[in-house]
Amino acid sequence: MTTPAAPTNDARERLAATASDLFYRKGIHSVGVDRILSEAGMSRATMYRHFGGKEDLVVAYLEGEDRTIRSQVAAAGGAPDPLAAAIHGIADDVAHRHTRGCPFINAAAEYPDEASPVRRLIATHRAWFRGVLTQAAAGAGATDPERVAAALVMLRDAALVGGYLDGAESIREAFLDAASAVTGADLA
Amino acid sequence: MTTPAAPTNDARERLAATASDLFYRKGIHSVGVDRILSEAGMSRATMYRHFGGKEDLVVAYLEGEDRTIRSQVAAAGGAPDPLAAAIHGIADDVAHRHTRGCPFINAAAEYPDEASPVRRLIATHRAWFRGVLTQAAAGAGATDPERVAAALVMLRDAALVGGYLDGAESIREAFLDAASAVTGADLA
DNA sequence: ATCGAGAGAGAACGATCGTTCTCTCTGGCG
DNA sequence: CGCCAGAGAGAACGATCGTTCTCTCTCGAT
Repeated sequence: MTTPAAPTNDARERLAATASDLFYRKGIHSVGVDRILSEAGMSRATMYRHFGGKEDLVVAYLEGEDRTIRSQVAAAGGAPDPLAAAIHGIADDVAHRHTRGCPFINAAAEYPDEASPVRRLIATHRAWFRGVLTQAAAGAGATDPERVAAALVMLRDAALVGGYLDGAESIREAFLDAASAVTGADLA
Repeated sequence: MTTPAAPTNDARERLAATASDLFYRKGIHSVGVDRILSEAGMSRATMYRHFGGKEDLVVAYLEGEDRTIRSQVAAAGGAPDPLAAAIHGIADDVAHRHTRGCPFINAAAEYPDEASPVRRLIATHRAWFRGVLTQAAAGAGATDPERVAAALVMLRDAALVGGYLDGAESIREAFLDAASAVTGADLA
């Protein structure tokens, strides 16, 4: 077979990576396609060959975040105490990776229409995440797993927002404190 | 003295009210000045006579939110149990008023530069709010008021985000649960 | 060797962005 | 009465938005 004219997959991935980085760092409506293209070093037509438009780029950005988190959760699922692993994973994520807040929460702030593809994707992601935490809490022997999961979803949202607006270092302790209280576990 | 040619205060307030409503409901970068003006029923020059530009309108929007919350807090300060009053006030706010999330958190998602006037205003507001909660916790006899306040700030952020993205009714119980656990109080 | 499909570059599109300019009208004051 | 400072309306500005079009070049196939 050999690649026909050019693999293009390289261009697509580079485009998605550049767009994702800009969307997260600068916000979605704030960055124009011109900037994405110049930063990715490619031309307009190339982008419109791979994506239907800017919104598809936004969806790809959030799908990428979703994929990353799912793989992290899958990795944590193998730990001896999945719930504790998830909580420490969130704390590390806030401190090192998501220092500009939660990509989904930030995107939702810019997309008020809950019927839009972006908001649907966010809703799906959140429902999945809540489900995973419910299972983990049940596995840890919680008497009311859904209640624990609901509290942890709240605390994760708060940790990401607080880490962004108040500083990651000031939120870590409060987050781990509250998470211990909710799960009954002792989290260093 | 009597008003010179026209009070104009009416125009200014109507403009600020219209802009605030649109910014909150639709997001900031999504609404153009044309829409604000047409919805407020006035002309461009009138706006630029009262505000230096769109960003001043954004600042006025957040200042208005700040003022509203401060007066609500002042009112709650007179209650027999200020801390409990604040918590119930937050729960009601999420359920009835701020169903599109927290204006400050949403605005911060669109303003990555922490040196910008918008972000400075947000930081000031959050610092003030944290201080008020610390005082309230101390007044309620908490052994570690700052820790209680930090937890409540987190829970308020989470309640507003969760109320927006997951529905106000599904977040109320979790919020009151967690708040009781943190404060040690029994919040119906 | 010739062709055609696919990928890329860049000019150009209309629409809208935030902002400025020009003009008219009103109302208090000499 | 004449006047002018202030408020408002609306046309127009350049810049940028997201999108489409046209052209070139490179490939594999015939």
